[in-house]
Amino acid sequence: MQDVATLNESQQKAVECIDGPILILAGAGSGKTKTITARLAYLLDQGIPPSNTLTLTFTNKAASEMRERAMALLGDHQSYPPLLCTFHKFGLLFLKFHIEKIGRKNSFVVIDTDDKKRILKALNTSTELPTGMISSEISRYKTSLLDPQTAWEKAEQKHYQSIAKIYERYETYLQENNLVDFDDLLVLPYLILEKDEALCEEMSRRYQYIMVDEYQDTNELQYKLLRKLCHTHTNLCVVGDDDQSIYGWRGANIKNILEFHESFDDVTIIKLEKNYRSSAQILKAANDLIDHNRGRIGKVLESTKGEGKEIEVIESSDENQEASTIAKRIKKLIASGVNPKDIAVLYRINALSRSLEEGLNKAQIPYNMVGGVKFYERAEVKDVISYLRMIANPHDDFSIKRIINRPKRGLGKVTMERIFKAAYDQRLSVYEYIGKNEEIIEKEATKKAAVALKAFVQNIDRMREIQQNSTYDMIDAIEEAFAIKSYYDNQPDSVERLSNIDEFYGLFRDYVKQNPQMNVDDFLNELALQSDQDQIDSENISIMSIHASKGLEFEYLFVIGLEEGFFPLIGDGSDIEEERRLGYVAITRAKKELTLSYSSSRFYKGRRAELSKSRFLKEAGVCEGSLFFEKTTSFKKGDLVKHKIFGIGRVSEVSKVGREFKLQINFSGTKRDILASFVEKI
DNA sequence: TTGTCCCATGTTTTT
DNA sequence: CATGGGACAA
Repeated sequence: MQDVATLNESQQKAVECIDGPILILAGAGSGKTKTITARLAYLLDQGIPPSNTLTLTFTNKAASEMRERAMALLGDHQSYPPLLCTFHKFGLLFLKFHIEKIGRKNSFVVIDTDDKKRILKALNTSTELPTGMISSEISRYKTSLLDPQTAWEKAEQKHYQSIAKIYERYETYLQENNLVDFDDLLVLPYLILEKDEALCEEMSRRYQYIMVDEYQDTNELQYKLLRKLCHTHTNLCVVGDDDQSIYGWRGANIKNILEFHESFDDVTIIKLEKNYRSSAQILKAANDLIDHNRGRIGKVLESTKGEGKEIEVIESSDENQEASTIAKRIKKLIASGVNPKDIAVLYRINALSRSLEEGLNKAQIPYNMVGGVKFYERAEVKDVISYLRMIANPHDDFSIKRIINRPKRGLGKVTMERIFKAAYDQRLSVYEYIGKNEEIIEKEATKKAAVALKAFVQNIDRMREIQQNSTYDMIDAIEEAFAIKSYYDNQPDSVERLSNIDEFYGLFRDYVKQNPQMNVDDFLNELALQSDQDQIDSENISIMSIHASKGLEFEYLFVIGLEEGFFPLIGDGSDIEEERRLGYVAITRAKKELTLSYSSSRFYKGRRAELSKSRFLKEAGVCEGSLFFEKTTSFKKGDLVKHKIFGIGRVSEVSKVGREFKLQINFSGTKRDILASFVEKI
């Protein structure tokens, strides 16, 4: 516990206050992780058995970081490690032990958002409603513990009635295929605890001391689950920052943190307002910005670092200009000796990463993109995953659907439908149906297809046999038997896809080597819960969405795309206060230098949009006055450009008029003066 | 059945 | 722009 001495007064108070409910309001950069880990170490130091503690985090990455730090504090105090994981992982572990109590088998498989949408799309026969909307609506029902029947009764419009119908079919589908979605990882444990009072009591006695990180991003159901776990005590310590609640769209309920002191009796509230991360200038901008929000508990971060450098604002005429300016800056930083891993670029929406990536590539700056399309969500990787799922559970009709004709086995839409229908009518899984009805299959499919299907089923069986002896051997056998790679052989991006498949095989091999006692579905389930931050590598500069940057910090930070409409993003369901909190999160990731950037136009969804700078710049007080401004244009003499009316011409002169750039353009002999924003480079 | 072409459409954010 | 779905030919 050598670390306690380095804690400040409030941190120390937070660490040593171990009984009863505590709310730690931890501002950005206030040493939150340090405090939680110190508190965990302190608990264990007080003689509380590690197995009686439970610490819940938002990402796996945060969990492992804390685990490492807490173990380091404990030194050789090695015993059974304390349980430290995400809510969803906790739910998964719980269900592994207890899902049988609600009549389901514990060989269930966790599906991700993409799987969920596929299922919903197939189930949705009645409406034109977008799948995404149906998906989030169902999610809302589930986390509000509404069953399909009640959802239907409560529905006032027929849209919602159809959604409730789809919801019902979806739930049946999940049960029949023994699938579990992200919501189920919280809902099912709750339902089990609700039903089984004795178990609830047992769990609560086991987890005597509970800590929850990022509490501002928990939802209603997580709150209820916590109440269950606190059935026999109130040793619940929640840590969070209401100003950093950025997951409202995913059902996070900021009221959890705002009303924590009313939900429990005798709550101790501790505020951590000393910021150890950012320069005073950066902090001031963050404080000024968030001050425009109304629904907050209210706190002001106090700086402990020096003034620091002024925040820079870059203005560009378009996204390519923006990207190249940023790339130039980064190059300069690196040339001056800055470690690339201390640099990051953030954006509000993933679509902005494209132009940025191009700019970085052009400048030959290697980067590491966090998030975006996740590795295990790529089509080719999901194919392999589906094969693994089939091997783990051949009755998985959902997975077989994906791979039954991948690589091509000669089945078309019609044959597929026939087989699935026939299997359904006989109450058999597709796998069983094919296995048992070889002759019938020949009537339903072409001879070629029937042979291929038979081989497919036999190969699945063979893999299962090989797995009995050695999961490791099975990995090579899979590619040999199914030739999954062949499907992607002749495609345009085959090189990348094939290497992804190989990488996945590699990951799987490593997992099997390191966890010999685990089986295939453990591996699959762990994979589904992986989050973006889990795969950060630290050699290069990082680029990521602001959401993905939660909990991270960087010496040199760039935030791009500060334009009205993009950030704050305006659209349905968008909440200006949450946008502002997002801005606050972005700014407070910076330690030393912060550069904000906006562009007066952007190419988005196939059109070029004219944009004005974000109100957040003004609100943060960084836009007027003594600030450094750089207005640039990428147009230069000799460029070929295209105008909507005048057509193609060549730039003969570039000049500045006010804050805009004026181009003199030669359209086949006629020279015209035109503002740069009205033409496009070609 | 598979492949190709054309049209519509638009994820902000993710455990 | 870029991806996915539908229509249609081989």
